[in-house]
Amino acid sequence: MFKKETEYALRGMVYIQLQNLKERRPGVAEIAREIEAPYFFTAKIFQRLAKQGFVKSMKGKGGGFFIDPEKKDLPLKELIIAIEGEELFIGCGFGLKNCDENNPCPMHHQYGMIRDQINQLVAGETIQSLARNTLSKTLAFSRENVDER
Amino acid sequence: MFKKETEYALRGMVYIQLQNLKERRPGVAEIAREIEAPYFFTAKIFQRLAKQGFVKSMKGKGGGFFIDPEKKDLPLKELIIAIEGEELFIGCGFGLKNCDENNPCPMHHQYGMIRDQINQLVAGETIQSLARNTLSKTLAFSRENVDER
DNA sequence: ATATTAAAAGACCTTTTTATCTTTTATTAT
DNA sequence: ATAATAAAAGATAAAAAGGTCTTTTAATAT
Ligand code: FES
Ligand code: FES
Repeated sequence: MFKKETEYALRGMVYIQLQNLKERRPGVAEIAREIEAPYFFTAKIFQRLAKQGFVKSMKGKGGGFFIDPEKKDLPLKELIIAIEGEELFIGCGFGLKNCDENNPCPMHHQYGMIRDQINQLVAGETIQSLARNTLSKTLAFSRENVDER
Repeated sequence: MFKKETEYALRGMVYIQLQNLKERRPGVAEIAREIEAPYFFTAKIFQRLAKQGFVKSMKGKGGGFFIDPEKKDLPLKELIIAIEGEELFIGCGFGLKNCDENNPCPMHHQYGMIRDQINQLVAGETIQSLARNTLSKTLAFSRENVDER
């Protein structure tokens, strides 16, 4: 579905968000290790995401990546479009130059429904919501927090 | 969503099916022109599909491609898997090595629903059903949109 | 038979994606 | 200050996707 770069970015951003919640700023080495992505490729990806403002970074000792806590939740869609464009969210499944309601391809109806659902997922979910999701699952198994839910 | 090769194959197969219904056997030149795909790339793709048995061909004067009318409808899924594998139909949207119900990624639930719908589309629709679809409505086929020419 | 037609085969090329490595710059702890 | 640390920058490269071209083989019309 997504490019490798997008997958690494998604996993890495969620990992950074999770660590930030623990008052930690993971570096490239840690991120790459945890999301099981190649070190240098991960470095390059987050370098770009930093330049684009999706993540902040600090150099030097104790440095690493963090997500601006002031900023509101980041929808997956914004991140994905920045990496691989919006073709997946607007394009025709049959490969026509553009999906046109008035000139539909033979799978327009069914594919349109799938595309709508994809749009709903990436517009509705955010890096933060995925992090919270991960956290709640973890909490369900953790010994410290058996009581609530 | 799909690779270019898959898109060309889908469009080409539907075009062949449509022409076969008119008792015609289109050649590579005609197919490539009609689906607006590069000639030699189209040639290579259908050469491979012929070898794999998805389409039959005749060399020489009056030759071209045709779909065995004896064979039952060909589900898109079979064709797509032959070209680009089944990752799209079984893989994890977050990029985990495999989608595991017991070890779900943070988008497992929502992505799973999308993947299910994709599977439903490609298992339910066939080259023949898309061709019939094109015939019944006045659907777009070429990559051009009629109103913009 | 021969000329013509059209697919098969396979070598070749270009671009994009994925990945690696080295050097430079910024930050911090000491 | 200086040593240690970690990201930024940018060059390089392997692999996959996308595309092109030439030669060979098969079929048919004449
Ligand atoms: S025209 Fe193909 S999906 Fe809309
Ligand atoms: S584990 Fe990611 S989609 Fe199922």
